[in-house]
Amino acid sequence: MTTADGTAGSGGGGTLDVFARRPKRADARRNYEKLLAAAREAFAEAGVSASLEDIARRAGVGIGTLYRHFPTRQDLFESVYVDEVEALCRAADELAGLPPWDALAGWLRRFVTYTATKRAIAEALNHDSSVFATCRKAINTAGEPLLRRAQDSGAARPEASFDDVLRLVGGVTMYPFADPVQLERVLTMALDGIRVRPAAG
Amino acid sequence: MTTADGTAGSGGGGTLDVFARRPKRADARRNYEKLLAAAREAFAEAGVSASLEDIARRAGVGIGTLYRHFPTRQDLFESVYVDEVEALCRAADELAGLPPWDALAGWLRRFVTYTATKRAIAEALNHDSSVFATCRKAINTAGEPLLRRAQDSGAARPEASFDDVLRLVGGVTMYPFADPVQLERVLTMALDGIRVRPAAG
DNA sequence: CACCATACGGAGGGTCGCCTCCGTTTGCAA
DNA sequence: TTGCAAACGGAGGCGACCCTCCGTATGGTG
Repeated sequence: MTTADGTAGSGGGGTLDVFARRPKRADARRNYEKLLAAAREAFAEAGVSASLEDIARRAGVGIGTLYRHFPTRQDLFESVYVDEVEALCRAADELAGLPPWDALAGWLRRFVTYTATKRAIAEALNHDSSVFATCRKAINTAGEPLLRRAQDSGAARPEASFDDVLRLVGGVTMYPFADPVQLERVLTMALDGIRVRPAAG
Repeated sequence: MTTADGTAGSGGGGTLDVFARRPKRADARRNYEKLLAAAREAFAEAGVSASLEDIARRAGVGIGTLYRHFPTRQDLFESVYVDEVEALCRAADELAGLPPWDALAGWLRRFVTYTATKRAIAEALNHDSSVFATCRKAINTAGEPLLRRAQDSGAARPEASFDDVLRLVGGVTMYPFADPVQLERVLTMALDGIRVRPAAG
C-alpha cells in the first residue's frame, strides 16, 4: 500500500493518489509545491480558516495562481491533509517489525506528532468529503492491524476500538504543549489507558 | 469559594464575580441573559469565531444591544466562560464528600461535559486575559485538591500534575462523540491512565 | 400619570476575505 | 528562434462581518 514515492500505481484498495493532480509544467509544479507548503504552515498556525490570500502571499504567488491549482478551499485543504496521511500510513509499515505493543505505541506516538502540528487539519475529520473518507479509511487500514495485534498478544485492552484509541491519543495534543516533557508524561498516561490493566493486588 | 448564587461576596482569593456586570433594568437584564444563552450556543456550534451578528439574531435582539452589554467580543466570550467555570467549581465542592478516587473521577467527568459542550470556549485557555488567568486559577483551586487527595490515598499516579490530567481528560472530547457509550469507554481509558497501575504479574 | 434615565434597534460606513476574469508572461517543443 | 498552449498575477466586484451612532421606545419612580 501507501504510494510512497512518485512511482504512482494505485496499490491495493483505495489508494490516495495525490499525484493525479500534480501539474506538468516546471513553473506550475514549483508553484504548486510552494502553495502546498505555505498552506500547511498557514493551516497549522491559523486553523482551518486561514486566509487564502495570505497563503498565496506566503507562497509568493498571485491569488489567481492559488485558485487555478486549488479551485476550492477544500481542494487545498485536502491536498495538505492527504500528504500527511500518506506519511502516517508509511510509518505503520515501517513499525510492523517491532513487538506488538511497541509497534502500536510507536505508531500512536507518530500519530500524535501528526495531530500536534496539524491540529487545524484534524478539525476536518468531521467534514464529509470523499477524500476525507478515503483518508480515514487509509489510516484505519494502516493502524488497525497494529491495534489488533497488540490486543491479540494480550497487551492492549480488548474492548477498545480503533476509533476509541485515536480519539484518546489524538485528543492529548489538541492544545499545544510548551513542554515536551509534559507531552511525554501525558502521552504515557494515555497509552497506559489503552494497555490492559494488570489485576490489582 | 465559588460565589454560587446572587449573594455576592468575594470569598477567598480571586473570586470571579460575574455579577458585577449584570445590568439593573428588567428588560436589560432579560436581554443580557438571552444574549449569554445565545452566545453559549453559538460558540459551542461555530467556535470562537461565531458571528456576533448571528448571536444577536439568535437572541432576538438588535446588534446595538449586544454591543452595549458586551463592548468587545472578548467580553461576551469571557462572560460565557466564567459562567461555565463557576459551575465547574461548584461541582468540586459537591463531590468533596466522596472517597478520594471517586471524587476525582466524578469531577473529571463533569469536566468532560464542560469541555464537550463548550469545546470552542476552551480554545481560549491559550489566550492571555486576566479573566482567563483567574478562571484557570479557580479551576485549579477547585480541582487540584481532588487530585492530591487521590494521589495521597494511593489511587492516582503521583507523578501526574493537575495540568497533565486536565489535558488528558479534556482532550478526549475535543471532537464530538456521536455515541455516548463510546465516550464512556474512552473516558474510562483516560481515567485508567491516571490511576496507579497495579504491578504487572 | 408623567418624566427621564436607561435601554433598544438597526442603518450605514469601513474592512477583509472570497473568487472571477482577462491581459501579460513564460516554458518548451518544433 | 519562434509560436502557442499553459500558467501567471492582481484588479475589482461581492458579500460577510465589525462596530458606531443616534432617533425611538420603555421601565420604574415620584
